[in-house]
Amino acid sequence: MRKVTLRDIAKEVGTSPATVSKVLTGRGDDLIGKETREHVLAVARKLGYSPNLAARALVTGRTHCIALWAETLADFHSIVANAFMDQLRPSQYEIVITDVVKHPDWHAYFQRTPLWPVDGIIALDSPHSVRAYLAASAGRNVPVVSVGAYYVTEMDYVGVDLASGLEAAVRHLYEEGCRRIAHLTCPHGMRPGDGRREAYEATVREMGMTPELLVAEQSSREDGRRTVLAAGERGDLPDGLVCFNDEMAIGACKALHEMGVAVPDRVAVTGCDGIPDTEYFPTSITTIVQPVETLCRTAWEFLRHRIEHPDAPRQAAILQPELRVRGSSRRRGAA
Amino acid sequence: MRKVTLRDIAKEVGTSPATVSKVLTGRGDDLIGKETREHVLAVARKLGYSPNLAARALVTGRTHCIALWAETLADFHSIVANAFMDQLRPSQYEIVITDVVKHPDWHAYFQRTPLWPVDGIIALDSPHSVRAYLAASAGRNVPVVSVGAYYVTEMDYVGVDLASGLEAAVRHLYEEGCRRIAHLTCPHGMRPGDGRREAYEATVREMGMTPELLVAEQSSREDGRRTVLAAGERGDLPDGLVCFNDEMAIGACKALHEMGVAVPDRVAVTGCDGIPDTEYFPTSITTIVQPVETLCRTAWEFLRHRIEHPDAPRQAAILQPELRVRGSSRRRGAA
DNA sequence: CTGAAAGCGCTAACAA
DNA sequence: TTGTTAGCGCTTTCAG
Repeated sequence: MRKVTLRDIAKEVGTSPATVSKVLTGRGDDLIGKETREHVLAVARKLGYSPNLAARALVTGRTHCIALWAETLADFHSIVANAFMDQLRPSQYEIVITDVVKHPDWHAYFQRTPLWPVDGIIALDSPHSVRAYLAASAGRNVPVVSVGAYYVTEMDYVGVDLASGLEAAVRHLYEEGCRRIAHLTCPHGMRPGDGRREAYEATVREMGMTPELLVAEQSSREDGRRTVLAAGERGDLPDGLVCFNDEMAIGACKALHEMGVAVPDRVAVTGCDGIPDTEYFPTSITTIVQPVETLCRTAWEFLRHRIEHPDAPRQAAILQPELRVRGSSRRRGAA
Repeated sequence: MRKVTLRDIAKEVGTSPATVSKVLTGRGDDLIGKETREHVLAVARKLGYSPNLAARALVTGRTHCIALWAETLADFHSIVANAFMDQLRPSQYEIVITDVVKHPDWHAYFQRTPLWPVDGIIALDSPHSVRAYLAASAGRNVPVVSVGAYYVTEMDYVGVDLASGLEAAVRHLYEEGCRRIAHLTCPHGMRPGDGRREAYEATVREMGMTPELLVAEQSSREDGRRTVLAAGERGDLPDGLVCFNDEMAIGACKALHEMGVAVPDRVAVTGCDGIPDTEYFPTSITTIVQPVETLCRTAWEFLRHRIEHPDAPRQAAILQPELRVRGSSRRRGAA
């Protein structure tokens, strides 16, 4: 049972493939006879025809696929991926998810592994891949929108200004009475130029305190938990803890709970990203909520526009996150 | 700056496209002269060549794309998607994520929307889409592996026997002293034939108790929370709560905490799926852990095999989940 | 309004 | 060892 092609339909209808194509793509709604059109449509349905998109892509140069690049789909990124799917659903585009960075030798990645041809790329928190791609793809022409807390400004981008969120978190903890505010982070956050850590350090200094970094091995819950446990065992806990992300904040809260340390009274905690988990803990966790829906909507608008107007001027947006104060840092007032 | 093609390379090297193709696909490693080969390789690199996969797919009939079908990428499904990506990473395949079911008129979906051509499909908890697809694609030939708690047995499948997990959960709660064990579920779980609910009912009856269903509007945390709050306000709480999934269990715990009801002493709670969140609550949540890694590995093995051997006999596996007892249901012994 | 012809970029026989 | 030819399934001028 071979796949049904345009030619099969044409043969059965007694017309040419060209005509069938025009009918089926709708490009001939006003220049193909009503009778022929309906006949074609009927036969197409009867035969269960569906077009070979690879063939179509070959001639049109459009695949109607959009790639979402991310390092992983875990945690916060899965939320973004979901929102992105919501954005694309009404469109004619499909989503190809590619995990770029994790590839062991991603420097050579784009030269070796031929990625699936897409009409556009949304690169989520993966500036390195984007740069590598740009360098490797001099001749290619696929538009990229760089998106997230880590973005690239050499192209269209939708950034999230987490630095301002971190600053707000530090100020908030200060107002709640914290006088020794530490930052629980990971090697990633320690890299030079990391907006979160730098904003933390700057704000803390500005307020007359000394930056204090707790650096875990990675940024998972377990890493956060272990690092805070270790600090507790050293008898060296701060009274405020601004975390790199929600995962680490959750781990930190777990550790504090295990040690019998009161949250927020002894140690106040804030997370970052706004994953739903933070809301559902018995002591809900204060966090910096990323504007995911706006992010995805804007990115998709930019990308759409860029696909249609390759030479349009650069599109850029910086989105502000929102500090959502909850139980893990609120010392006065209602629970 | 046009895209570089095989012909460009051939021209520059002074050979034919066929030869270049052979070199670049490695299909000529032993039948192309070393000199030519190296020359081709050098020029390809210099020109920044990367193949047009649509063209290749058109002639080979292989796209090297695998589709992951899911209703959503939220919660548990994002974990599976991640594991699936881990499986495919070493392979040459890319992942196309398609959210099939949510499409408003998915009955007609497969006839209208031409899905991207893939070499195989992994359908996660989406039996309806699979059936619709099979019905609509009589002539097509793309292998599908049905996967998850809701699977289809007319094809290759890797199922997870959540029913046995639910049974274990009920027995466990009974052993912990619960004598009025309710099931917190959603309309989805109420559909006839739903393994979880049926296993719950059967086990409860078998143990001499009466099934008691708390049906929320959907299966989210908030739905779980609201439903349990309502039950509490009616003064009608059971002493054991077996939940449809972890999301609802988390919501339930939240509600109980808000009402000042002790977990597990007054109400013991179990979830289902094994999402990491359950572990990190101050009172960690007992759950039925799905064997995600095995699931993905097996599914990928099946699919690979099917792609290479379309006529191989049906491949099928039923995986057992594991009840992981934690704080939310353990009344005796250590925390 | 419809069909013939050309070709998208690549691979796979088959010849040379 | 290499080149020639044909064609994957589709769209797109351009004639009719």
